[in-house]
Amino acid sequence: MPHPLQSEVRNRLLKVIPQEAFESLRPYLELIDLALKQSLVEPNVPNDAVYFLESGLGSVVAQSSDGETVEVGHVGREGMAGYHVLLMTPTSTHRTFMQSMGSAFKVSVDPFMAALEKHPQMRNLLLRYVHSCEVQLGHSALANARYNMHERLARWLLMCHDRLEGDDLALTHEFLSLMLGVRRSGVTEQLHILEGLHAIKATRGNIRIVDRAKLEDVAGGCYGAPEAEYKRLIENQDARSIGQFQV
Amino acid sequence: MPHPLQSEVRNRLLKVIPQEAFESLRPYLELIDLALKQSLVEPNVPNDAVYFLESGLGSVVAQSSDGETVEVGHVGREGMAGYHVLLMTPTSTHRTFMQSMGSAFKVSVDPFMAALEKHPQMRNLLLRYVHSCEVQLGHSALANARYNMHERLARWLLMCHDRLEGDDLALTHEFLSLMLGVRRSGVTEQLHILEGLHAIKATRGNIRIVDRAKLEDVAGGCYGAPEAEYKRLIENQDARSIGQFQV
DNA sequence: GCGGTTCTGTACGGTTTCGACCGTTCGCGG
DNA sequence: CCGCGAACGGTCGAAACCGTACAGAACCGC
Repeated sequence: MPHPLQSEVRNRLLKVIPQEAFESLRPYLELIDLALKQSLVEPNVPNDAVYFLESGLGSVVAQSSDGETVEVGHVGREGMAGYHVLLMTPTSTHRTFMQSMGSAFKVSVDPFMAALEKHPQMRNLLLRYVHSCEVQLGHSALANARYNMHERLARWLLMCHDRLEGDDLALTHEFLSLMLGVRRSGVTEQLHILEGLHAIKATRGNIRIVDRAKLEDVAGGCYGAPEAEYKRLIENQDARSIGQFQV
Repeated sequence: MPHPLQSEVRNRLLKVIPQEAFESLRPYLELIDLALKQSLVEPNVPNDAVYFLESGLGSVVAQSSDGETVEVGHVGREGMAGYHVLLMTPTSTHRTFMQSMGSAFKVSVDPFMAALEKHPQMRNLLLRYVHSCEVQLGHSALANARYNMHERLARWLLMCHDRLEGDDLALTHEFLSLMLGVRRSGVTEQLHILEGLHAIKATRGNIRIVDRAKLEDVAGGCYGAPEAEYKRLIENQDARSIGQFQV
C-alpha cells in the first residue's frame, strides 16, 4: 500500500484531514513496520520523518540530565509521532519509541512541512492534536503528583487499551515499572490486586483487560480528561468545520 | 503605554518577533495590571485574549475531575498566557492565574489570530515557545514521578527566580504546598533544610534566594532542561533566522 | 530435554510522605 | 495596644513506596 486511499488508512488523523490535503501527502506516505523498541524520535536529534501510526503503540519518555526517566505520553493510531516539527523545531528533548510493535505511514519532514504550508486546515487540525497531547502531558504530571500507584497503573492500562486492538497487552512488570517510574515488585503487587478485582488477567508477559469499567473505577479522576479533549478537538468535527478556530 | 515601541517592552517574546509583526500587533497591545490570584485562563472557558507578561508570575495548573490539582507550568515575562489559541482551540483544560502580581500586554484573540495569519515568522516563533512549554510539562511529570520533595522544591524556587526580578519571592508555605501537591508542613521542613544550607532565607510570607548555585545543586537533574530548550529556540535567534525551521 | 535467560512472586528493613493535630508567632485593623 | 486571622513550627502514628535480595516458574534456543 504505497499510495493508500484515504478510506483505507486507519490512522485517525489521516482519516479526518481534508481530502485535498491527504492527496498532496499521499505520494509521500510510506507504510513501514515498526519493531518492538524501535526508536521514532531520539532526544536532541533532528528527525527526518514523522509517523502516523496504523497499529501498535508508542511511548513518549522524558529524561533528565542525571538519567531519570518516566513516560509522559502515549501514541497510537489516534495520533502521530514527531509532532514537534509542527512546533517548528527539528528536535525534541523527549524520546519516542515503540512499546508494542506495529506499523505506520512514514512521511519525510520536507514534504510534510510543504504540505502543512499548502493546507492550513490540515495544519490546524494537527495543531489541535498537539493541544490534546499537551493536556496529556499535564495530566501525567498531575497523576504522578497526586495519585497512588494503583490509580496510575489503572490509568496506564486504560490508555494502552484505548490505543490497541483487542484486550491483550504484551507487557512485563519490569517495563511497566519503568514507564510509571516505580519499583518493579510494586507493580507486581498492584497487578495482583487488580486481578483480585477481576479487572485484569495477568500471565507471563501479558495483561488481559477483563473488566474495563472496573479499571476506570479504580483510576477515578486520574483518567479521562485528555481523552475527552481529543474527542472534542479531533473527532467531533464535521467536514465544514475541520481546522476552524471554534469551540 | 498604550502603543509601546518594541524597544520599550520587556516581554521577551514581543522583543524577538520581527519588527513588522510587532507593528501590526501594536495597536492592539493593551497594558494592564494583573492582581494577585487573577485568573487569565479558566478551564474550558473560551478566553477572549492572550497575555504577554511584562512582570509578575503566572501558574498553569492541571485539575482532575475529582478535584486534585497541581501546578504544571510557569509563565513570566519570557512567555505568554493563553497560548492554546495558537493550537487552534479557544479553550484549554488548564487554569492559568497570577501567582505574583504584575502586568501584561493583553491582546484580544481576534486581532491576535489575524496577526498570526499575516506574519508566519511570528507564528512560528510562538509555536517554538509552545514547544518549550511542552518540554516544561514533560519535566513537571518527570519531577513529580522521580524526584523527592526537596529537589522539586528547589526546582520550583529556581523557576520562580528565573521569571521574577530580585531575589524575594512572596510565597506562603501553604501556597507552595498546593503548587507542589504536597503537605504544607512538609514544605516547612524542607525550607528549613534549605535555610540550613544558607541557600534561602525564609521569613513570614517571603522567601529570599540567597545562594542560587546551592539551590541548583540541590535540584540536580530535576531543573534545567526546559530552560535550555527555551534558550535554544527563542533566545539564540538572530534576525535572519527568526521563525525558521532549523536546529 | 538441557542450560541459560527472563519474568514473576515474595520478603525485609528503611525512607519518604501523609493526615490530622495543636500551639505559637506575626502583623494588621480597629 | 489589643484582638484576631493568617502563617508557621512541630508532633504522632500510619501509609505508601523504596532498594535489595533471592528463589521458583516460564520460556527460549539448541
